[in-house]
Amino acid sequence: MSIAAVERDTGLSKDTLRVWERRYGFPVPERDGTGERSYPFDQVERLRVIKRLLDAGHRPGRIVAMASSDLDRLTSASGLRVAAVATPPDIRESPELDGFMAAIRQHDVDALRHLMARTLLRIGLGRFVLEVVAPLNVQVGEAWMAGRLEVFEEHSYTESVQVVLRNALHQLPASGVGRPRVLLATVPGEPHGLGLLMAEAVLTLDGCRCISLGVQTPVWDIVRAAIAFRSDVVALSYTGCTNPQQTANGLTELREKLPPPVALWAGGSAPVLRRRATEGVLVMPSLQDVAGALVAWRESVAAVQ
Amino acid sequence: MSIAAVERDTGLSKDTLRVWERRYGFPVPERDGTGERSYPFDQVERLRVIKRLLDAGHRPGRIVAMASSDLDRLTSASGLRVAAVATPPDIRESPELDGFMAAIRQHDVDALRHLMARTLLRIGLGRFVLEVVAPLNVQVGEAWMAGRLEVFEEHSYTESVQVVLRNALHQLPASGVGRPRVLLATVPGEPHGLGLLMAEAVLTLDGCRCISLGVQTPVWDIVRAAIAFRSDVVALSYTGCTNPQQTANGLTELREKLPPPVALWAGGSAPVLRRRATEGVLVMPSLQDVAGALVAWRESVAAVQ
DNA sequence: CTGCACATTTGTCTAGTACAAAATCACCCC
DNA sequence: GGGGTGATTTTGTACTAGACAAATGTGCAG
Repeated sequence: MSIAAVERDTGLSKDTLRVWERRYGFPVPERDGTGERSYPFDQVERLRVIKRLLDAGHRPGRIVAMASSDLDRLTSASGLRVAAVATPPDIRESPELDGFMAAIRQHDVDALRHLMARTLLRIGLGRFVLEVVAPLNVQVGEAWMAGRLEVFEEHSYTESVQVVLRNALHQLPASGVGRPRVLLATVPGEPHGLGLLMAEAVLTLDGCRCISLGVQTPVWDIVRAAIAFRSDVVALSYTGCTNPQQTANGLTELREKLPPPVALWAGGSAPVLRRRATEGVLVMPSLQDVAGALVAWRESVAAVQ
Repeated sequence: MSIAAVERDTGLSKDTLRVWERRYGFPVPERDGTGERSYPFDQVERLRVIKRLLDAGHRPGRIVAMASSDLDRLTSASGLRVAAVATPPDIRESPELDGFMAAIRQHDVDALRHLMARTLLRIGLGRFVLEVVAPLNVQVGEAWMAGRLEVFEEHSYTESVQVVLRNALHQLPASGVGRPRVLLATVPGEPHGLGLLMAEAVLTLDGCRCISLGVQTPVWDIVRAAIAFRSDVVALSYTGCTNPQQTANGLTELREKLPPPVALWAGGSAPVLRRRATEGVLVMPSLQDVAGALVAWRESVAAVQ
């Protein structure tokens, strides 16, 4: 695999790959006929694990040069930690989730969707998102990191969740007049739209008027959209795969350019959101916090009037 | 704007940006306190136009050093050419499309979706995809390139089309047994999923059993998915924003690794598909060709049995 | 335990060079 | 004039090696 292919697949820049080789002695790609780096499959695999651990808060100096076996130990350890933070224990152990995981593993798309649709009807959209989809995402991510799930199984799962959520959303009576008017988006560099859809579900349920721009909208265009759509709130979703520095810069820039009355909410599993706070940005570690934020927003609006 | 930000926003690699500066004298970024490149907004804007012209088949040596006014002339000229190829004239001039464009420009998401839903019901899903969505995509892309449409307006449009199409797809009776079984995906580097959804609609209408992996699935995982889902056909979608070389390499690699009985179809507006043919890959310049390909596939299967 | 100064880590930038693949051009033959 | 063939130019991406700022960690005094 060429250095460009590794960059695409792992999310580690060419510069980083070369400088790691120099500093930590890993990865050590072979060279092809023209002297260019050629990465063996297993090293790319290990790089993916390292990237994931980095996203979970580890530091390169400690883990890049580690043996694979030590990495695996770390992986299961921090996997557990992540899961514990994100999921209440009574849900994490639920046999319900095992049913979903089994359908994913058996590549039975129909069964997975039917199971989801049934669960959705039984417990309602709000609880479905918070108590099933959110913990399931964590579990799927963790299983993938531990090598117990293939990439395509994760993709297929994500697609199914999107289908189910989009369908449910479509059946909600679209009240064109709800408040606040929320603009949903992710910034360039963040390709995952599932979090956006989950947020849209929770917000719409709570009476908001949601407009989504989808993924990877440039900061400047988010600002223009917020003005054009007369949005009250701009809500952004971040997963761990984003560059922490660009995340922080993007939020600061957005806050500067956005009209002051427009609130800025940032949610998702990116660790940088929790580490660094930005003035004027409301961080929501979990979708559970959305309800509270909405109450606060509505109260503050009522107080002004 | 830093060089990294420009890379993200334009899709031109840092290496390319630096080498253009030396070779063609454009872009000419300012330098910040530490001697690092800082690109003014208008140059980034012009780079975006250049990228789009490159995707349409122009060559850097001719256009990178061009004045903005000349670029604009080229843009409208080649925009017309692209539109003419993709759309029959009787549809391109249809007043219907103007209604959609007006709704997009007025930021009236509800009106756009209602108009789409109504048109969909009137002419049916198949004609809606082929005769409305496809030419509308071209028109939106062209309007954006010519500066008549904002990025966020394009994003909002794309989101609306997805909502409408996904909803229509969901209402199709999912026949779990249709043939061929088609696996839909895009390779890493191709972030646009709309083409996939349009293909899924056309294929499902024609009795196929579709499973989508969504965007940016690594080649190796597409192969494993095709085996796991026992797919008869793998269908990939490419837009102009992909790197031509990686597109060609990816297709060759996929064809090598895929079991020979599995057909490989590639569609979309990427020019490289038309320029270079790959052995064992069926290229479909337009969604109109899908029906013919399906007939051929079914005949060949019937002949073998 | 907190706050502050200092040291280390780490990603990204810089410069200039090199080269292979692709596109284009020049040429010749039919 | 059309069409293949080899030479030439174009073009993106790879390489090395060095530098530095921001983030992070450490030690120490209060």
